[in-house]
Amino acid sequence: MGDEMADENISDLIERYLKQILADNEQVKIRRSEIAGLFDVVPSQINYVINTRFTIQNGYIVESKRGGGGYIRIEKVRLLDDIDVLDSLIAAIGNKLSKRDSETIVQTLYNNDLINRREASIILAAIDKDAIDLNNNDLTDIMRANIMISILNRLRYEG
Amino acid sequence: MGDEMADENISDLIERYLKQILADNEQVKIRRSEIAGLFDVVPSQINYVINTRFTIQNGYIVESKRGGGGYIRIEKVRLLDDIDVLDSLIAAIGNKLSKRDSETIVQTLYNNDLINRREASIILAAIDKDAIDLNNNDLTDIMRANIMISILNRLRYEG
DNA sequence: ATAATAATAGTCAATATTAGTCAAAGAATG
DNA sequence: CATTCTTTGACTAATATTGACTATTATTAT
Repeated sequence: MGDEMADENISDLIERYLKQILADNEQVKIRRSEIAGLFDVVPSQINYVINTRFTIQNGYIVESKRGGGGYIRIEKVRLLDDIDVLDSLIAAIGNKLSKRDSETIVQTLYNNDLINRREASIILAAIDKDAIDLNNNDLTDIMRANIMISILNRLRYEG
Repeated sequence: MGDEMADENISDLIERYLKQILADNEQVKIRRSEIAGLFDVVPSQINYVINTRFTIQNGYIVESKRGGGGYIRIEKVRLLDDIDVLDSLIAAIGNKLSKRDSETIVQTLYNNDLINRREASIILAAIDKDAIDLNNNDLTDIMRANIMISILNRLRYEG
């Protein structure tokens, strides 16, 4: 049928709808069930759209609240230019991260002017061995990796 | 539907109303049933708002009196110096720390100029639910407490 | 003074109102 | 066919709202 790219699935439509709003606004705040109703899908499909299309890699951060007056808010953030450092660090971490490697990473961040001394100190405190100790070396390394990745993802954008 | 977000829940509205008064005054003294009537909610919702949004961790102390002429007074507390803020926050954490309380603590650090916005968001990334998830809510809260205490202790001598 | 009553605020559990997770089924793609 | 992406829905989790019952203090009556 037709000419253009007429065959979008519903998730693509929802994505387009939200990004249209975000073209004019820094953020969009929705009620999940409302959007689901608008496109006649189950509410959890909104989560699917958000998880697959509004990630931090794409420059969006998402926060939400449940209960009465609950919402989902999608916010556009300005990604930094030299994000490849972060990408490669995250890729290098993988599943587990030793204390020694974590210190190397913090040093790399500092050398690349992605963090200052004080921020480095805060990060090191967050992954301190005693803080995240789990009586299990493997688990501790997994926890350290998770925390470090979460922080690295935060460093993708400014503000 | 973009930036403009009108749909807060009533508890948020009540919170905002009270904090608006507290912006100009050291304290606010209310009659519970009056505020409840103003927002058309049951009186006990005022307690809910106070218990969830005006805790000591957030820098408020609340006292009240029952009987004729009874009242609830919310007072902004001014902590003496940085070390006191950190000490009292650490003391308040104890063993476990919920996501909500952790956000309050970070807000308090920011309000007291102990951290800036960027440091706040790094800390929040470090204790993010997904990062420290352990498939066990209690364990997650313990982990969050440990990390937060480690960071607070670091801030003590980090100046 | 003491007791009864009125006028407050507090507690707690039930219910309501949202959003999140996860895995299975279905559809599209190569 | 195999694989990946989309759609669905049952179950879970978090937060807000409500109301019945309790506790405390002040006021009034005896």
